[in-house]
Amino acid sequence: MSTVPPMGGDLSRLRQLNALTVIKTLRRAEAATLSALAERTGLSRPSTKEVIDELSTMGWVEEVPPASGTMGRPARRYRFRADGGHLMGLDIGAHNIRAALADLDGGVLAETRRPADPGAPLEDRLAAIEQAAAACLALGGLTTADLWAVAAGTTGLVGPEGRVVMSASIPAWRDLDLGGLLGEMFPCRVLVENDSRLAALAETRRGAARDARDVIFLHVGRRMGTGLIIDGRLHRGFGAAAGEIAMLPEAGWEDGPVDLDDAAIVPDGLPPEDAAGFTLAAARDGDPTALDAVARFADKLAVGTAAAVLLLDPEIVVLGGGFSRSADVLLPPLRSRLERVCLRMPKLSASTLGDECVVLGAIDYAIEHLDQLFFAPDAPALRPPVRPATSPSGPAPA
Amino acid sequence: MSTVPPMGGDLSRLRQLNALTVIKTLRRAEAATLSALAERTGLSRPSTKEVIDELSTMGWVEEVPPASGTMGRPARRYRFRADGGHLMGLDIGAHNIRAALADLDGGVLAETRRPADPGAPLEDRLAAIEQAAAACLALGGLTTADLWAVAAGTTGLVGPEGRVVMSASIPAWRDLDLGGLLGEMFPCRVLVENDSRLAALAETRRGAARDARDVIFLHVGRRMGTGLIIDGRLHRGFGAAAGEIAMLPEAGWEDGPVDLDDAAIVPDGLPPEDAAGFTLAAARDGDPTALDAVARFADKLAVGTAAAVLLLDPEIVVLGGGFSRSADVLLPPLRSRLERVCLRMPKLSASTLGDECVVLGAIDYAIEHLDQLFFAPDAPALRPPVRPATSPSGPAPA
DNA sequence: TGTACTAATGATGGTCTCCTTCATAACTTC
DNA sequence: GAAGTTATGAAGGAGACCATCATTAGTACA
Repeated sequence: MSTVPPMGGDLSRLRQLNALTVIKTLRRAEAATLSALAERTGLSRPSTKEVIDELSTMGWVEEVPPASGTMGRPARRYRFRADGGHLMGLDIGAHNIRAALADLDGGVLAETRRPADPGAPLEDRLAAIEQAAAACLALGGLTTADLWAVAAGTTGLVGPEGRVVMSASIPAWRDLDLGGLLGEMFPCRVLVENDSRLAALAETRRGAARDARDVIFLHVGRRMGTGLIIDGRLHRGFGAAAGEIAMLPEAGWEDGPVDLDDAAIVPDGLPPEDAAGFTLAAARDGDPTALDAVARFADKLAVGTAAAVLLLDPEIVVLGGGFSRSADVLLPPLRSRLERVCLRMPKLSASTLGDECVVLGAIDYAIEHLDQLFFAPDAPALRPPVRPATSPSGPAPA
Repeated sequence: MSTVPPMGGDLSRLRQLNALTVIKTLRRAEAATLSALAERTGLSRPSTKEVIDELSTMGWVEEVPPASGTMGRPARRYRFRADGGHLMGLDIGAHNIRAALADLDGGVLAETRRPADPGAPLEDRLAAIEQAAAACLALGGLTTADLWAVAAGTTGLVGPEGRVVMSASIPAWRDLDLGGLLGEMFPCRVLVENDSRLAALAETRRGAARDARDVIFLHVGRRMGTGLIIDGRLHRGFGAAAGEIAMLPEAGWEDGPVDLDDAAIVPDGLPPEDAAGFTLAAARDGDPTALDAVARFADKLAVGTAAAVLLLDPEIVVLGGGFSRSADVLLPPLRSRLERVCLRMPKLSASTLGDECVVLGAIDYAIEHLDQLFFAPDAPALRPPVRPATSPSGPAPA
């Protein structure tokens, strides 16, 4: 029947595995000498040298000038060529569209932003996306042909095939083949994911939850959602519908922050999207009415969060989203409520990436996809760095 | 700093990987010929032969008589020696203690049961465990010295180190070093886990959820709990407290099946532990009062289940535990309630392993531990089948 | 009974990759 | 400028894989 996952193989397979080990080691170091690499990979010096030579001629690795001031003969130093390829992250929010250009290490080279109108027709939104991306590419001096992958995060339920099933905050985003539309815009692999999930990924890779294996990310803002990292990997679920605890009636997340919006102290003329922020600011200043509204909001927030924490027992819960600016106001009441219910209280912190969460998560997601494509043990073979073909298959396995 | 996970290595490493591939392939087949193995592993015939010879002299593999009636020269056939080692699974419940003896394939060789009194002192319970285990070993003609690993499932919260933090249904089970106590009983590796989690594992490996990667197991009975399989692996959580959704006040699981216990039709003299069963049976016969009680119970059951389903989006939800006998009564109302709330309705089925769930899960858990020890790519080296040393470290990484 | 066919076995030679060892090279220190 | 230190490069050897082919042990059929 099915074949066993390829572990061993012939001699060339061994070489491939060793090359992957060297690359993985090299990617975590700024620049490394042969001796250091040999020690860290467990290979002998001559073998390491041969692998490095092979990777250099392929173009994955380049030599950098030796470090001076050291004893003995200076060692040649090598580093991973992160500029061998480029990728783009997109954050397609209801009111804002962000694009960021990055290299293969996830370093951001350029970033742009375009406002968007939630109610605007589909064409306008797509045009804004294209503008943001084009401007970003221009800043980096690149074109779409240089992109190896594009990952987009957006609100709403994103199906396994990059199809937006529904989105409460963007009317035009409904049963839409966003992956297909972006695929026409970019001649490379396009990945589409829910924005909360990407934010969770970013916080785990480079934010408040760095190095944690089990993370719950709370997307708290005008819309609520969660993203789950389980055992170090983004959890999508069987039908890519994981993290939708907001739909649970008992949690009362569906109406969003009505408690904050409708607080008595909110001035009449204030635009509805600013109401919650006003209440949170007032609560920070100690206004009793505002504090009362925040308490009610925290009650609801705690129900869904407690459900997630009790179920998953994460190492850390990260509060992100628009309201994470007011984490100082929100976290204390949330913490005290969780402590009452949780068997083991996880760490609880505010997002450290703020508004950048989703674009950065998109970048990290694209990198994981490319890593899978090039550097996974079950990847076909190590080939020189050229843009991968746009495969007709579905999105990357998470 | 930290070294990269060992993928490649030298020539002997390649041999090791190939040997592991052969073993993995062999374990899934009853008996296989060299040609079949070579094809399935991707190795050449001569190499496969050499690996098989090595494994045979080690004792992991043995030859079986060739199949007759086939064209051409009969091929030698080989199989994994599942009887090379033995292990034991224990189910330490409030009222019952089960022990099962199994081989390395998880095949049950013998099984025993002892009644237990929830309120009895610790010594009595430990004695019952020892009796059950001894009887089971006697049935199989073995002694504790033949055991390679013992895994125990028990009610209550089991800490990362095999310590029972608390158990509502067994008063003596409180802040107890169960792992240590069992370690004195058995001169081998002892693993302790929560029973709901082990049941979830069994249903995923050999029960209703076979081959599913994301599974929620509902332990429904006089006590409620859940076990989660995420991405094919048992999810324990950072502090080994995952799956405790029963603690969520909004779900109302803490009181257990009060709706069923207190139904008006339950006769006065009935022992409390039989009340729920009586109500469920009456509901099956169409009694309106009973049906009403079941509906209320299903309401509560649905809240916690919906939270778990919305959060994880599993492929399947398995209803297990004592009440799974009445799955025909419980599943329909649960299904209709879930369908109202869930974004994507998972499959929903009753446990197929019934009372055996936990012992079988314990066996599967022990097997995973041993597989990790012997056959994982990062295991030290392939050695002949001898009982592994009792390591002083904590329980197996799940 | 004997010949044709089929499929597995066992042995040989070749290739590849890794390792160890040692002479050589380049740079710092005194 | 000599001594000390560290990296480089080349040579030789061992282990593991593969492809190939003659041989062997059965079945099928006249």
